[in-house]
Amino acid sequence: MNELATKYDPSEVEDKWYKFWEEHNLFQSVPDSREPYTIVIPPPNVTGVLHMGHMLNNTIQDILIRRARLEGKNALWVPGTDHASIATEAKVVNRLAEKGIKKRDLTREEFLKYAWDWTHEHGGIILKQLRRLGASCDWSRTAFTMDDKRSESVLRVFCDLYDKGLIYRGLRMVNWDPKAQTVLSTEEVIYRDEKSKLYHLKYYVADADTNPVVLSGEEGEVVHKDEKGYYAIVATTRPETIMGDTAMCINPKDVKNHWLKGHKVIVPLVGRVVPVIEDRYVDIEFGTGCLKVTPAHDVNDYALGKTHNLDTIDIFNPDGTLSEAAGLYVGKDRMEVRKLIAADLAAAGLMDHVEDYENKVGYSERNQDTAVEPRLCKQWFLSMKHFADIALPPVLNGEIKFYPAKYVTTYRNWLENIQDWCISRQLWWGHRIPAYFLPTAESEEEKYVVALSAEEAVEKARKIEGYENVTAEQLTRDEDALDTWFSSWLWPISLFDGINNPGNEEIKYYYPTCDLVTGPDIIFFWVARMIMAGEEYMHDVPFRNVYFTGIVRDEIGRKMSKSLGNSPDPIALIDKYGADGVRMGMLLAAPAGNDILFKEDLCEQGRNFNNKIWNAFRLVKGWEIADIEQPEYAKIAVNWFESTLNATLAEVKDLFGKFRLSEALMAVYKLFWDEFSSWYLEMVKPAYQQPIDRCTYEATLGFFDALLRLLHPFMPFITEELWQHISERKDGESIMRALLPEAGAVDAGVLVAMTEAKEIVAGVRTVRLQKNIANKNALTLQVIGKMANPFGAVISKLANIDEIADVEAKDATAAAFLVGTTEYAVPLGNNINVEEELKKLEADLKYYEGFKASIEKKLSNERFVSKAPEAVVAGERKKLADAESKISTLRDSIAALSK
RNA sequence: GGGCGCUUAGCUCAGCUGGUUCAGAGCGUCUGCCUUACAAGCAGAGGGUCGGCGGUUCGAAUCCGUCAGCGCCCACCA
Repeated sequence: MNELATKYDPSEVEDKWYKFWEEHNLFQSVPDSREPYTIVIPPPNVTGVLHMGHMLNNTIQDILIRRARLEGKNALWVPGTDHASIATEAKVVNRLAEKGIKKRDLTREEFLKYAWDWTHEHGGIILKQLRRLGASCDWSRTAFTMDDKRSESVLRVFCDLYDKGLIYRGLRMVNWDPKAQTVLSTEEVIYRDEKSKLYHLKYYVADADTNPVVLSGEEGEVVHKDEKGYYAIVATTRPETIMGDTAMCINPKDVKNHWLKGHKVIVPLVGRVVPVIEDRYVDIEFGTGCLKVTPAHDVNDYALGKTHNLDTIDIFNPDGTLSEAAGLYVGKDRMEVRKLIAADLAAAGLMDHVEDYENKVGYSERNQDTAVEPRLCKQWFLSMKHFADIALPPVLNGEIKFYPAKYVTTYRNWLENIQDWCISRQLWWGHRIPAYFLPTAESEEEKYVVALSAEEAVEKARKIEGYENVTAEQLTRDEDALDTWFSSWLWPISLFDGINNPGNEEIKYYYPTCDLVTGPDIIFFWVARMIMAGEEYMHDVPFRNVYFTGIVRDEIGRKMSKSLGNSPDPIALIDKYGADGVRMGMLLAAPAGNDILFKEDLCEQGRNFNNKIWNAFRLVKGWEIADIEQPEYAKIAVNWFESTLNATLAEVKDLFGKFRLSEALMAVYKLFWDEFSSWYLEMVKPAYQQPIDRCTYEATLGFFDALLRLLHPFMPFITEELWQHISERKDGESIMRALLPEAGAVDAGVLVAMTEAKEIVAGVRTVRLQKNIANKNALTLQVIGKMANPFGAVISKLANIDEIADVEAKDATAAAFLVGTTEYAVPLGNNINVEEELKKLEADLKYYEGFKASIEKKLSNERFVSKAPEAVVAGERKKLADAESKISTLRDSIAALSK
């Protein structure tokens, strides 16, 4: 193996092993007698490309799945993609626009053909990219939320929930995205603080001329009057909606506006006369306490409109332009109209004043530049009360665990205040709603049936009175599609066909899945709803643990985004550092739930670690083996490392159980780098050009093998590469099929003694460094008193000590150091600087005296001695004794040197 | 406006139910080394009154209160 390069080159091995794994079907799983371990991938958008968030998320999933495999479980990671209804449709619309084609000029079928073409062309790129990362998904199971099985599942569920009375159709105030021209669920609206203006408009009292305002004369009334008459001032951030005003509202308890009671006011510019209504909803303190009421375009106003029986005037077209009903500014965009009308109002003297204002504006989660418009329309809803009831208990009682646990509160708050889910979307790309409308007269209320197929719809329709002879042609299927999440909430079930074929072998075996790894941003969209669907259709949770990853940010804490250009290309990173290096880089800074501040040098650290492993392997494989006796130091080393390895195996297992993966990686990293490479290998390493004994060599290879298996989940490629080199492997044999080493016994005494031995070695090395003594010059180590450490052989080798001598007093010319309560000394001949040495000793003495004083103070405190547990008091006494012993040693040294 | 969380070394973080794994880790920094596995490295070192104040306690990074700063989620005040 000496011909191996001094630097590890991932590019040469990663592709090779990925192909190998695939060819040998090592990612595939079929039900068998082993314990299943299942993860379903959070399906990325079918036309998406890999970003750093995916890298983090999928690295974690792959670590979990590979670890489970090595634990002997039947591990299955199911991949797939999401049709991402609104996002994908937007992309297709844009692409068509580039070709000069408008969506509305196409039929549904034509549009869908484009969409499918686009999907086939650009779809699944992300799944290919995941392979570069080393993701060990069972690709033979790759699913798509809009493939046949998943589509059928969605329709079945829709019909079922409709039959159960949980899906209903109704006229509601919904969130409308004027760009995508579809409704959104409340979860899809994100609110942002925005600097805007608060316009104060004059609403003149209408009946002032004929029926002059009678001032009540109440104390505190605020009356506005100018040459044109009396007026109220209404504050609004949305002057463009005044064309939809059908009332003005005051609080009945608002004294300053009592004079307006019972009057009518004129909507400025529009000229419409509307009543002044009274409702306690109005905040007396806000603005002037006068609220314009626009029932068609504001949720609260809608509620007011209902209570007070007001007209509803919808002044917007679906695309956000003003409709005919507005009467003014028809055809112009709402945002433009805001500016125009503000100017016109001012010009007409109808603007009292304008002030700067900060308020929250809702934006579409998908089109973040488009303000959502509240709009009244008829949509399909899923009644959520029932689902909240079934989804809350498993999380509260710990059947499902969240990591970190703080999200349990978030989850509960949401479920306890849940609103019905608007599931219909005015989109074509998606699962078309299986509702069929019956022919009705214009004035009649709509009639429909919900059915899995057109044939079934006809059957159902014919059972309705008056429709006994209805034909398929007379039925019109709803044009709308379902919210994307209405398909992804079934993912853990539909992947195993558990909706269409309940109780099949696969769903029985793989469900519930084990761990879910996802971002907290979709806890409501997806996680909560999967739990709902799981409880509803499987009467069981969909997963046992949810690991919420953080958001990947750049080094100064900004969210990575395309527009900021601060997101590295994951594939370029893999090219540069290797997949193993990048995986490690991702994980190093990613404690569960914490945002990760990604810096490229973390990948560099990962790459360096690869290199370290690689070179350790070169060393071991370069040794010549001989049948000679095992030296004492090697016996000690092997014995010690076995305990160290066992301790780490247990630690790592514990950390995995808590999903503390970065800490697990760090434990393995330190085990390999510090304990194995820096200590163990240096201990057993034969002298230059000398052979190693067979016994030590084999133990070392065994350790290496164990370390590789322990490392494999984190760095699959390099571990496979080296594992294959450790010994002759049978055809098709892979580290993926190996098992993790079992954690054996830990000899605590050995660990403690070695820790001490290491300190002694470090002590000698420090002396060497300070006195500038090269390592090749052997030294004598004096032990004042008696050498108690059993690992003298190791100390001698690592510190290049040719004699360890027990002495009563050290040489006057020795440099000394303390380990524990024992003093060690290295005689230096005339190499010593007495002054310097004294200074050091004095400083030590001062420290220990201070230390001793503080303990004495503690022990002289009667209440401490009487109230603290005995063990603690005993501990303090021991500390005191040790300190005293050290002090006396130091005093002796100082005295000796001062002579 | 509610709810949750955070503040520990230059950076990123760990420190569970208060006391020998309590002041830690990784990276960075500094010093000395091109020592034949590795300079993508080796050896060694320095670095924090645990955000401020107050309280409980024999004892507080850890528990309580309060203030300050930061972050996230939820909410219909125009």
